Amino acid sequence: MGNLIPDESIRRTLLSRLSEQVPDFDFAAVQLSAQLLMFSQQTIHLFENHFARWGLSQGRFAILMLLYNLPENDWTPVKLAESTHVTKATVTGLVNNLSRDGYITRRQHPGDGRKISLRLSESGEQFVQGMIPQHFERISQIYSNLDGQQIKQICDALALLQRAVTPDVAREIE
Amino acid sequence: MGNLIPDESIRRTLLSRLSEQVPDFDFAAVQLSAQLLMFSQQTIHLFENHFARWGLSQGRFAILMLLYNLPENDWTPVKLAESTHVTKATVTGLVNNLSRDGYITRRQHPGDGRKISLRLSESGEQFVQGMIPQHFERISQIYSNLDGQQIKQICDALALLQRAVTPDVAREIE
DNA sequence: CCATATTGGTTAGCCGCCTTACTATAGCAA
DNA sequence: TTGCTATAGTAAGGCGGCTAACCAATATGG
Repeated sequence: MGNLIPDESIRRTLLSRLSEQVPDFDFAAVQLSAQLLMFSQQTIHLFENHFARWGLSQGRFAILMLLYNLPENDWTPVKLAESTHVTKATVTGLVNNLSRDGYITRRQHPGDGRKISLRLSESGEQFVQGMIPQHFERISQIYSNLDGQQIKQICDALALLQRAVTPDVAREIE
Repeated sequence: MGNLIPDESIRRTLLSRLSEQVPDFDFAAVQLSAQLLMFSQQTIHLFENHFARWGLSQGRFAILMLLYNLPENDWTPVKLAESTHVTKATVTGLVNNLSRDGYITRRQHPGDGRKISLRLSESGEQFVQGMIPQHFERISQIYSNLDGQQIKQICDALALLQRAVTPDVAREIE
């Protein structure tokens, strides 16, 4: 629910005060950034709420999906961390909770004593099998009001933004 | 850095496996949702990195801005929570850290023993004063590659999305 | 063959978000 | 006035991110 960005009215007052202090204040850019932040938070919340239906988070879901759909990959914590772009410490935490909940199991990796082999348990498999159709149905529903042309329009806008911002992101992260 | 969404190649394999299992799998919608999630996370990371320059988070920044620019508001934790759309417990945490860092002070509210009056300290004021111009300059810079027409295009796309999704969001949160 | 470096995984601890439960003060109504 | 209710704030504890530090096991190279 929380997005940390004040409402329109406060925001307007804030911006007008700020524009007095900052000489070359770029209204359009600042407005845009607030829009984007709010939108992004909204999107993430949407998915969080969506996943909460099944007691999942994005991270839990990602791991379950990988284990379920690509079981031939012989998943280890490090592989999961690379595939999901989080640190291995974070994976440890997610795996702890998922195994506490009985969805996955840790086994010694045959052949490399350092590695841990992760697999879905019986109940984990059933759980994923049960949720997948609902999950994708709901996802489709969320965007079902958009036709192909509109989706293209949105993708174009995202691409435009990404192109425009990317160099700065790179500089930012440096 | 982490976004929890696997790379293109894994994602493609995943989606093709899934489309076999889910009868009426809506590729476009699922692709769009992944795009949106990634984009949103990227945006939020961009701002997190931006704020990290000054040891700030979105929440810390929001509170400092409100205290600095609207001091006449006689801020209390509850007011801040309402204005920033987070819980009052979260505000307690942020305020704890901000006051530990010497940026803000808590005082008893004269006239209502339940309330706490929050103000910027001397050093907090100086700090904000120093960062504001840099902050807005950088924000402007990030989006400086976009012209007015492009910004409009993006805003239109966001609005389109918001209109399309809103009813579902409402249903989702219910 | 052994010493060193690299890799895999966990732990500990911080942050910011949440919910739930609690205390203290204020307000209101009988 | 007294006693219930509503409001303000904090505390405790969970989650999922992170970094830094650590141990164990493997790889490597002299």
